Amino acid sequence: MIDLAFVRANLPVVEEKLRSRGMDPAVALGDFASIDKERREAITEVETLKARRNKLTEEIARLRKSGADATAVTEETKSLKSEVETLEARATAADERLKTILQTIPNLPQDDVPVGSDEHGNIAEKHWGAKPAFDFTPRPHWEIGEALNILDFNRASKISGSRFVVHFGAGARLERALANFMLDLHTREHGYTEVLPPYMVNSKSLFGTGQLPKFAEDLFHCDDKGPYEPGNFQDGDHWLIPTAEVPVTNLFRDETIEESQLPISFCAYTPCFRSEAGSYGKDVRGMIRQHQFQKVELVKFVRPEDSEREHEALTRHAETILERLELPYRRMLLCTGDMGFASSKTYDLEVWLPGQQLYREISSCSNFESFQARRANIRYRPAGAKKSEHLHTLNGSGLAVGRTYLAILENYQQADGTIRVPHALVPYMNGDTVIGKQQSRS
RNA sequence: GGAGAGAUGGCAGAGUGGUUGAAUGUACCGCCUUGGAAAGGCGGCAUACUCGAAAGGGUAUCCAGGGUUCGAAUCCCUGUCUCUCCGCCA
Repeated sequence: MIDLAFVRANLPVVEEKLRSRGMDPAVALGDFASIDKERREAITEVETLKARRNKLTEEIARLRKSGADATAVTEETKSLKSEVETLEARATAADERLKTILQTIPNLPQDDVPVGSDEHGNIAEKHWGAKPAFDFTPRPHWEIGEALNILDFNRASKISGSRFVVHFGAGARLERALANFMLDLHTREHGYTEVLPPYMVNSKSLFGTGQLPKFAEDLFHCDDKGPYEPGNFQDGDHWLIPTAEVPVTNLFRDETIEESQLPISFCAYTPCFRSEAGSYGKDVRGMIRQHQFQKVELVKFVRPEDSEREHEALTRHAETILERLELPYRRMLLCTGDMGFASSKTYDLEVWLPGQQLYREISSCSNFESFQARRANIRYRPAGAKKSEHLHTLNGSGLAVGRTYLAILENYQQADGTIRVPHALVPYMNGDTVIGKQQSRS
């Protein structure tokens, strides 16, 4: 959520930033200025009336205590009641309207984010690694995986439906090896603390990180308590997490952290569940787009003045995984039109997939500045300061394990159909250097 | 799933309808005292919104949401969470 006071004081800037995101400020902001004014006027009126009421009730208490008759004052207070209720309803309505506007406005892009309408406006900031050369035609991962009997899409769809996969044998171990490798690297060399959070969260958490109320249709909701109503935080509801960002960022919801504790760096390996509503017919083959995939997520809580530097560092931590695995990639600076709702600046890391002859996103590293901290009410107290402030949150995939898996299949495939194990992964594969054909299941 | 108890400021813990935003203790900050410290003494110490140039007001907040009442931390209803016991269970 962006800051109400900031919008009020910088309306032209906000409009310009929204326009750069491809939004119509008139639609997004509505009649912000007049609603804001109306809200404040209504609040002033209600509070004046309430102040009067409070004075009268005090008067009643005094009169009663001294044994005097308080009937007249009691009657006046009674008559105030409906007036207060009417005005209060107006103030609440205006407040709700303003809240709705603020909650549905995306974060404002940083000044160095390129303006663009879609992914074509993204800028490749760097390329790393040489694309592997093959003396045969490299195949896509689904063909490789099925031929080796390590991936089974048909049985997955039988037991669960479309967009699922089953791993077998050395293939299942490869997934586990990747997760362990990533967690070890981030905890031992990059200073992250490993977290194992719940895989289900409540609505408040999803509001905190920005998935709700706007993106409910992308999530799996587990409770049969009727449809989700924006603004209605049903207590006790459960949603499957779409990313570990949600539980981990919300660890500090409604908390104030001492400045000396910052920065706080967490990494978490979790499954991620996404409904993929609206992506029918897209990436239907292979394990690019699944309802469930595993991911190692990096999350940081930092001082505002450190967030840009920390964003670069976090992105480097994700890149390091790709480099240790010797997977060619490029870093994309996302343009205004391609950034996520809560982000002020995002780098996507895209890995080269020779089987498909294209780059695919394998990590997304974002600086949310105070956007999530404001929604989730996460604060820190600057040393010596009286008032606490919202801190900055960041996160990035480090990496999406499923996509790393398929990148290895495609980049490390050999003419005989087997997979060479990247050097960094050999210790995590019981010393095996090759993944060969597994026992047939059919 | 059944039965019961509870949720108050950083922490502990009073408060069962009326100057209670909330006693008291403790922690924390400042000052006094000291060669320095401890102990002791004095003072300060929630958040959000809103009015105001500021000083300083006002409103709301005692888990959350409703209700009763002139007035609710206190009474009633619903929900959430925590604890105890029983059942079930990895």
